[in-house]
Amino acid sequence: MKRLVLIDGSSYLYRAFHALPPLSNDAGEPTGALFGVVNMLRATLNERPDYVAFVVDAPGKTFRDDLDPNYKANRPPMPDDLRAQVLPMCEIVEALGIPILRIDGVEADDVIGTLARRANAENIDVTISTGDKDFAQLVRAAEPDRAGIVLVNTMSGSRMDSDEAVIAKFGVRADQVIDLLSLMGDSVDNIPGVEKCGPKTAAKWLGEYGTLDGVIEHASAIKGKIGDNLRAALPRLPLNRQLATIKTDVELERGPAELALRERDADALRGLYARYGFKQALRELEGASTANDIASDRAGLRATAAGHARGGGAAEAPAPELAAKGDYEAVTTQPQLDALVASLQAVEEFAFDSETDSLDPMQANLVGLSFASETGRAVYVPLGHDYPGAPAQLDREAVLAALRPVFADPARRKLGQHGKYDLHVLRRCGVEIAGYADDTMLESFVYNATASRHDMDSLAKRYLGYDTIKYSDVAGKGAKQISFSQVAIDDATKYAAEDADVTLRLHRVLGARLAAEPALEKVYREIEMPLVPVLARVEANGVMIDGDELRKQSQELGKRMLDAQLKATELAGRTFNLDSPKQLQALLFDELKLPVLVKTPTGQPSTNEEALEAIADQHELPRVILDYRGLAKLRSTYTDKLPEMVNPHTGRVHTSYHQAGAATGRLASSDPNLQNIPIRTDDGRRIRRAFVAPPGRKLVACDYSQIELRIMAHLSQDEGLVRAFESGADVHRATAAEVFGKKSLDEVSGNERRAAKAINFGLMYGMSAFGLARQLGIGRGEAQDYIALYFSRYPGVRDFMERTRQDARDKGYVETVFGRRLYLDNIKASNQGLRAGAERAAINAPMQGTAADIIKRAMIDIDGWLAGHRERALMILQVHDELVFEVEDSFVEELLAQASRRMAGAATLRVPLVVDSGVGINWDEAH
DNA sequence: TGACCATGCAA
DNA sequence: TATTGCATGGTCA
Repeated sequence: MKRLVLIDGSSYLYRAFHALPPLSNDAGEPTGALFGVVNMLRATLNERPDYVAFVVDAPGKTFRDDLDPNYKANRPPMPDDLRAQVLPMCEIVEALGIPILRIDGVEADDVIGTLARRANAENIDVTISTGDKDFAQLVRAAEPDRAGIVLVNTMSGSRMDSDEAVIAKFGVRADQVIDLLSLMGDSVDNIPGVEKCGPKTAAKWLGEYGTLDGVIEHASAIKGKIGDNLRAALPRLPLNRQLATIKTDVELERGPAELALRERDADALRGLYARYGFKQALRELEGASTANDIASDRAGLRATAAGHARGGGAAEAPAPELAAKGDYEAVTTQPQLDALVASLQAVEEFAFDSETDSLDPMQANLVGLSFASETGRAVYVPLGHDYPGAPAQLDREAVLAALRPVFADPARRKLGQHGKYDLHVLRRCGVEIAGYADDTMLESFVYNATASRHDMDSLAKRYLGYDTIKYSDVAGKGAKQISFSQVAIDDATKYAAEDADVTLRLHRVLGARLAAEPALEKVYREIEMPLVPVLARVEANGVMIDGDELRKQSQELGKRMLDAQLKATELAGRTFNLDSPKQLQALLFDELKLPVLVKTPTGQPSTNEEALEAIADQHELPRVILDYRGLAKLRSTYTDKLPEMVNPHTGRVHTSYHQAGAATGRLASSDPNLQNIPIRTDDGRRIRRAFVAPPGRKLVACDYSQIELRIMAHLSQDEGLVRAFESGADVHRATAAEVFGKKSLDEVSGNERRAAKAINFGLMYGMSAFGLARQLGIGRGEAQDYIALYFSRYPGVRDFMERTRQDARDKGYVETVFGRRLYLDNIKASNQGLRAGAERAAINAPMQGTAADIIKRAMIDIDGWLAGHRERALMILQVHDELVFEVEDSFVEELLAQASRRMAGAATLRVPLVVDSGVGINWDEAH
């Protein structure tokens, strides 16, 4: 299939001018923008397009000026330094043999749009090279035998080649981009949009209503200030749509097929490059024309790229050197690759690391791989560096094919740092890893969960006394951060090879330390390491979400929020931001003079739920705020956000589990957190109905009943508590009967059971009489009596608590049933608050941590069994004491039996482990 | 833009 | 003066 590249010349010239330093040649002529454009053009031509055009704006009015006299009215005149570079640029473009298009009365955008559509219709693949995001409206995914339209921005390295890519960038499909731009407006072109409506808001509205017309139709339903802004902007929006639409039907003299690349004029180019001081381009010209010095040519390109990718670096001056601290080398030739593979096959273990362009392992693209098998030496294999002028790299597929047997060989031990990430990335490239044997993050976590963070930079500092190159050193940070694929290969090599090297060196230290602590070694070897591939699978499986259902709920919640808001405004007598605790505090406590009964940790009057409940009998407003808060929480955190988290490749939501997240050994979940999906209220519960099974499948949820209390019974060996669990009775009711002296469970009142439950839970968190009193809304003395009574009935529990505190003081740590250790740095602190906090943590950690160990063991066991049934059942969620599976209908019974049995058998305690389960077409039903 | 605070969701 | 987490919107430097 033929390919056409359309270059948005004006856009590049402006952007290069502003992105690059004000360089000049020996004669003092400005060259910065020129330099950027020339590099971009060379990179473009290196890809040998069949047709190409360099499109620039012509002077004069266009149809947009007629539509809106203010269009582009506030655009400043072109700076002189930039104007001076326009002519030389055109000369260079001409000399390169690229056709220049400049059509009177037609903007470059419309020329490009027209050519793109025509070429696409003629089944020519189109690449639009521009820095202007508006072109996303033209993107069209290629299909087999069907040309597509791709948008690339070589300055930022971004690429949009499908609706998914457009969604990732803008949150809307390509066909919604015009509507998005219409809502946002464009300050550069002086198009006023909806005030305060940025890309997020616009995308949200379009997600709800589909099109601009849909948004206009529902404008009255949008609440708040932003809704007013929208309504104010309504008359303007149709005009914005016309302005934002790139025309695709302009009359042109030349069609796509008449844009063939001409022979370049080497003599003219040589003169121009020399005049403007483009030494590397000049060298490339000479090198290619004589074709006898490939190596130096490549070196030249690399130096150019380094200067370019860093943006601020002087054009031809080398970038400031990153200090390479070991013998680090880039692998870019076949002989080097052969040597690497041979060396990996010759060793028993090696460290590896992957570099990518995203933190999300379910979306990241592989940019390079690094390896180290002896300390102080490492190599980096760049695979996807695609900045302008990037040197030739080995073919990605060929490299992966060569490495696949090494990764798949379980006898060759692989080491990593947070290897679960790399497992995902490589799996998505078709490389499965067997023999993932050690992970320095987990070694550190098991060795001492609280001594340091477990990222590589912290570990290197702590255990090696070594300062690593930081990611921000090579890629920048904040808004200016570039993708790793844009990092110069020399810099990338130092950074990436160091990662592998440091991983190996850390393992030498941490592996030895763990080996000296057999109990910890066991936790690491038998629980944490085997769990890595299990978690990777759970994450990759993901969960199916009914996005339409959630969007429907969002709309409904929005309506109810609006009602609450109106009522609140009425009650307050003025408008205020219901989301602002500060404004609310001023209103309630200063203006309405309601009493301050609760304060925040910083001493401010609190407006939290407890505080509002306490004053709800004195004024109607607190109740309305509480209602509003409940709705707003559900909408902002769940119903609005979850649909946005659907992975465009898989159509499912993939959380990340942090294995070294919680010091107690629990997992933590993020992006999104699927461990805090509401369940306690009816409105909240509805959200769980949007976690669904596909047709022909069911969700199965299995959860441990009272696991932490059972662990407390086991650890304390308290006869009464053990008996309660052995009898199979409702443990809170049994506790109430004991504490309140009832002869039979039937005599326990609801209130007594509630009190007993509060005591049971409170004890596990190290709660005091004060806390219990507050929880139950009773006097402190009464609470103290309950606790005393409890301890007299369950003396084993009291002894266990005291023993645990003493243990913590003596040893400085507490441990779980399986030997996981938690150090408590503050247990001997002189600060009484810190010490009390450490004591509470000491009491809680063995129970929470043992529960975490148990469910981890169950997950490993169940995953092993599921290996033979991957088509029929998937483990998809873990929520501390619960596992959720997605199961084929015909396999539900089998899975229920196996999962329950394996969970219950994951530990043998003094009391039985009981597993409850449920089945349904959604998570609510299954629970 | 980043950091912090207040708030609230889960086990 | 109740454990462990994560995400939100507001606010401020």
